[in-house]
Amino acid sequence: MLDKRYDPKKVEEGKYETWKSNGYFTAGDNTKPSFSMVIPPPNVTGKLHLGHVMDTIPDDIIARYKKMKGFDVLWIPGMDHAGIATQAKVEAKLREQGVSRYDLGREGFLKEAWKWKDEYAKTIHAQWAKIGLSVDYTRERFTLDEGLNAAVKHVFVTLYNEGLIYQGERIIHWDPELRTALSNIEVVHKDVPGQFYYFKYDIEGEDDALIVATTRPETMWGDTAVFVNPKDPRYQKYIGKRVKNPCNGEWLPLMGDSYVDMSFGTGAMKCTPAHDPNDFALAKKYGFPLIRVMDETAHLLPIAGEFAGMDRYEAREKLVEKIKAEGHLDHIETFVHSVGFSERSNTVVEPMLSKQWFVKMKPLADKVLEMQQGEGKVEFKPKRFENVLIRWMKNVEDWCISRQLWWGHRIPAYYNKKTGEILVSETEPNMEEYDQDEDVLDTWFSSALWPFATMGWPKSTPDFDRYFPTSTLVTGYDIIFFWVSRMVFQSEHFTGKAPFKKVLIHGLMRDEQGRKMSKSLGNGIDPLDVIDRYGVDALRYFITTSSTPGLDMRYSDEKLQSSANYLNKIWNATRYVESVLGEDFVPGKLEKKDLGTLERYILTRLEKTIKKVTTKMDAYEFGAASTALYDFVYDDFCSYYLEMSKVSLSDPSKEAPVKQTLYFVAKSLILMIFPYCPFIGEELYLSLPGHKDSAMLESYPTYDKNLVFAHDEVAGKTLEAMIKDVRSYKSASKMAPNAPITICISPKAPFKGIEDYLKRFLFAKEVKIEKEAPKGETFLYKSVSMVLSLDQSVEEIRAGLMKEKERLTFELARGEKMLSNPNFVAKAPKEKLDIEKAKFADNQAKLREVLTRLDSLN
RNA sequence: GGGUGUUUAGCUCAGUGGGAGAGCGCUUCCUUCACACGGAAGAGGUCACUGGUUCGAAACCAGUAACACCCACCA
Repeated sequence: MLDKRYDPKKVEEGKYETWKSNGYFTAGDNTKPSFSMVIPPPNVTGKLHLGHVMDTIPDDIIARYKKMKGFDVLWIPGMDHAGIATQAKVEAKLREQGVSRYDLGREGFLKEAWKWKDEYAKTIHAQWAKIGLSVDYTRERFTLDEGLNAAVKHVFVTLYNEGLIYQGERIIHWDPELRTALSNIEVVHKDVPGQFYYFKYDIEGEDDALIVATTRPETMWGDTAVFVNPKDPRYQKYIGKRVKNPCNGEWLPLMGDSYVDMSFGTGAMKCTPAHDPNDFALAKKYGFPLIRVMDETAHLLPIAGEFAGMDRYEAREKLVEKIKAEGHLDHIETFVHSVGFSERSNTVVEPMLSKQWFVKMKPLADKVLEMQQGEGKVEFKPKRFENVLIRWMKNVEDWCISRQLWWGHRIPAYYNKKTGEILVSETEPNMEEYDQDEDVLDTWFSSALWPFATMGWPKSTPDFDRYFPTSTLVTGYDIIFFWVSRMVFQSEHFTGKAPFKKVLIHGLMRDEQGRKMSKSLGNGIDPLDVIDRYGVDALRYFITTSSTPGLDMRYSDEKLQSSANYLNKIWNATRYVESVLGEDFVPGKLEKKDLGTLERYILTRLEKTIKKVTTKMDAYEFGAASTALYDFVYDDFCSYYLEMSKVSLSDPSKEAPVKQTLYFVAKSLILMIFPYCPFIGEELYLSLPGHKDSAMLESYPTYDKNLVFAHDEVAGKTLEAMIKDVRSYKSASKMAPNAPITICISPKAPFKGIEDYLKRFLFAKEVKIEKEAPKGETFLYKSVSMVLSLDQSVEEIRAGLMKEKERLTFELARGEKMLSNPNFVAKAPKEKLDIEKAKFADNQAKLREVLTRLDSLN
């Protein structure tokens, strides 16, 4: 017997270990159709947060559902080495011990990083177990394992040989704290208040000075020219003269170029080719030298003279002071401008000239765009996110893939020690003759290969043949650019196929006030805390059911509580069923002929629910699926059938079919909730008689039209309505709920034996079934009426009937309006027309009944 | 500058061409043997606004407003 209360902690204990050790998570049954997914690999940077939970719980629900639907489900788990993020964490840890990565050297540092990885992998495993992920551990991978490394090398070398990877000197985003290059999308732009410095540049041979505005005084040593728009009447006359750089007194050419926006600042712009991408482009055009001013830590180089060695901000401040002292500062304006921050270190990135490796994106992106036009396209849910991908692919820039880090896949490029000649190769050359490139690859370079490299690619393996492409990917909209887009183009290029057929995009979890969760706000929520308070099943239920795909959701204690309450409801309903079934119950077949009206009613409702839930599950609409089940559980089962069954069971002749029905319904709903809430689902399933070893071995309930009884459904609904009407009536008339009444049903009861139910639930002294009902408070249903005898005066009865007449008249007017509209009759679908016609006829009959009764009062 | 999303009950959100829904909160009543983490009965809404399409619009289209997000630019 189950306990009186659902205790999540007790229920969760031990189940995961049992599933895992029994091999329920392991794929490989070739007799079944395959269904495959890969986990979005969490970073080995720390504990799981709600973001991972949001990625993986829908995955798990899909995996468990598909398994119960008869698929051979492969769900590959794994983790991401997360290059920059992890290296930053390991460095921070070392720093606490007073050690820098340079003290340890490459080898020593990597040893530390692997230790870190092993430690956090343990934590992540424990958390996967905690939230119940049914992943296939026999196939677990890591983005930095040998197989992935081989795949990465193969991809790099192939793209290089195809001319799609190249080395180039360009302006890139530089993180001066982590001392590495970044790709465009690793830079987060934020609007911040800043200063706009207006400096006076003396003009050669003129008394006049040119005012040039800049936000970056500290780069002025790298200036090679000053530009104005050639159409600018203010400055036209000076073009071709020289102006004096107030930072070091050097003469710079004043040039005209239409790039300059006359309305911005003073309309005069300094050109710093090595520290600004636009200036770099101008420098290329005019053949200016590229003068670097800062080193890799954003400290000034010797070119800055007395300022050399200063940090960029200190230098800015000191330089402005100096220029001001020399009388060349015009004024300073404060304004808000957009500044790029490193996604990982949150320091201001420095646009810097640097030699890096790039992926030539245009040809790869074009192929993706072409693929999305055809049959093999990736289908997004919600659809609109496909446009996010397409727009990005259309405007994509070359991808800077080299990182000046140690933790990652080292670039398979080798330089001949003598000749300097480059060799790009999957196999290592004689290292006495060669030096390997020091850099590693962007972490997303390996993540991009995840769906196929985890299956053994580039080797042709049985797993790859059977499970690739994967069926579905679940991820957040915030990493479409980072991950989804890159998987798509790499997969298209190397396998000729999209890596997954569908992508289910979810939103982000926000805090209860609707704010983004962030470290700086300290409003992050630890999933383990939530699990501790409400249980993991409530968390799983909340996360997948109280949001719409693609939209952000708010964390809500209230909703977690109500999820837990729902599970408690199912728990107690099951408990009731078991108490009814008793020890010696044996599950049997439901025999149509034995089933009473109410059994047929609840089975009909159940089958309709199964149909709806299945449709919604297949469409990955978990909110809608769960609502359908929820309504069934509360309204049809617990509030109605379960209560009615108490009456039925007092009749020994009904006992057997009622028990079979209760068992069948309870088992079905437990199996339907199971993919969402596997812990309580398993506990309840195992507490039922005649169970298998696990709910994981069961099939998902399937719609059975032999258990749909339209007529009995109507009869059951009529009884339900009768009870509700009388209760409402009593409440509205200030009668006690248990006030005794007499009920008369005419001309014919909706089903045999209805008296017992009415007596029990309405406190009726007597229920009469007669051709002609007496005068009294009247309720009308389809082909039957119910009259309460309440010792009412004629006036009261008349008032009740008048109210009903008024209502019916209104209804008839509505129907009349519709049905007499020739356009409606001609254009509305036939079903709708039939419904309205039937309703109209029904209301007419009811009105006649009311009028007859009113007549008889006189 | 370009794009996307949101706007529905006091709050948080579902719904999506055919009579406005849920959870929580609120009112009244109920410890009756599955559950007080409960039950019963209620109150509460010009579905942001303006036009249009349609027999019929909360839903489709166009526009407006507010809020949020993404991308690009910013000397």
